[in-house]
Amino acid sequence: MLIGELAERAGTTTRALRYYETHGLVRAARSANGYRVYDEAELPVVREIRALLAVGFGLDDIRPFVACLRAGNATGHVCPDSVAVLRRKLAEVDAGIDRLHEVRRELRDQLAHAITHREETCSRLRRAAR
Amino acid sequence: MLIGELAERAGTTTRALRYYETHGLVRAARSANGYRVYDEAELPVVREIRALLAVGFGLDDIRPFVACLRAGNATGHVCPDSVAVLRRKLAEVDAGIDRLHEVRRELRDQLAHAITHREETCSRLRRAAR
DNA sequence: GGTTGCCTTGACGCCAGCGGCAAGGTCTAG
DNA sequence: CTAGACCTTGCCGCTGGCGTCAAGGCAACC
Repeated sequence: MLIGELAERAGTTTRALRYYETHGLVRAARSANGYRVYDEAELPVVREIRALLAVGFGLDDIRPFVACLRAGNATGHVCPDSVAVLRRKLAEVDAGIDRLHEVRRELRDQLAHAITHREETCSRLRRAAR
Repeated sequence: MLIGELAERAGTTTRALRYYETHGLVRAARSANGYRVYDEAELPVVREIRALLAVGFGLDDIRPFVACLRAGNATGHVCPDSVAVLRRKLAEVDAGIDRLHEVRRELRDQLAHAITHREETCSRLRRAAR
């Protein structure tokens, strides 16, 4: 399988595949003319990468998942290293949710204050109009 | 007031102040020797910028707040443009929270699956040990 | 006059995951 | 023979809010 086919089947681009390779996530043999030749087993690897990226993982976080897949597991998240990353990410997501809730409270307060202020201004204007 | 003093009083750096100026957020007169000279009124402006940046606003979003302050308001969030930005940001934050909750569910599912798988593996190992 | 400490502009670096372009080699069909 | 559809490496661009020099001018004090 050449790079274009793999890209299409995995729903990504040749550029991204080469990028993953330079970062040690995807492997390719080379044919006589220098073209990258991919094993069928790289397809699930690339799909795993894409899925984790979509969830918000960085390439470094994804590495253990790829290793887990290559070790013969049906999914990449059953190995200890992957589980450790999952736990860490879960904590990060929880922290992010908390932070966003704080920001949300802040925004609501400012909005409420702005509206109150506007009503005061309006009532002042109404009083002035009489 | 020179740039170093403003930076210190506003809790930021001279680099940041010059950056805000190039992006039209902070104003400075120039003394004879070319030094930036800041009016006292720039201090609350810079503090507003810093506060909004900390909440996650971009400089473009902050511009209406600065304009609101310059228009003589005690706070930057009482003007219509600011309120519009606040509403938009609130919606963005809500969307972000929803997204993080989805990601969180995904992560919990994968973790649960990983642990289930490990227990199965362990029981297989125990059976094999007998 | 030398040192210290402020100020100036300009320009590159950073993080991350690629997109896009250049300049070229390869393979296949007509 | 040629067109077009693949492939290769390499390098710059992008987003944002600055940090970090570099190279120099100005002010004040000893």
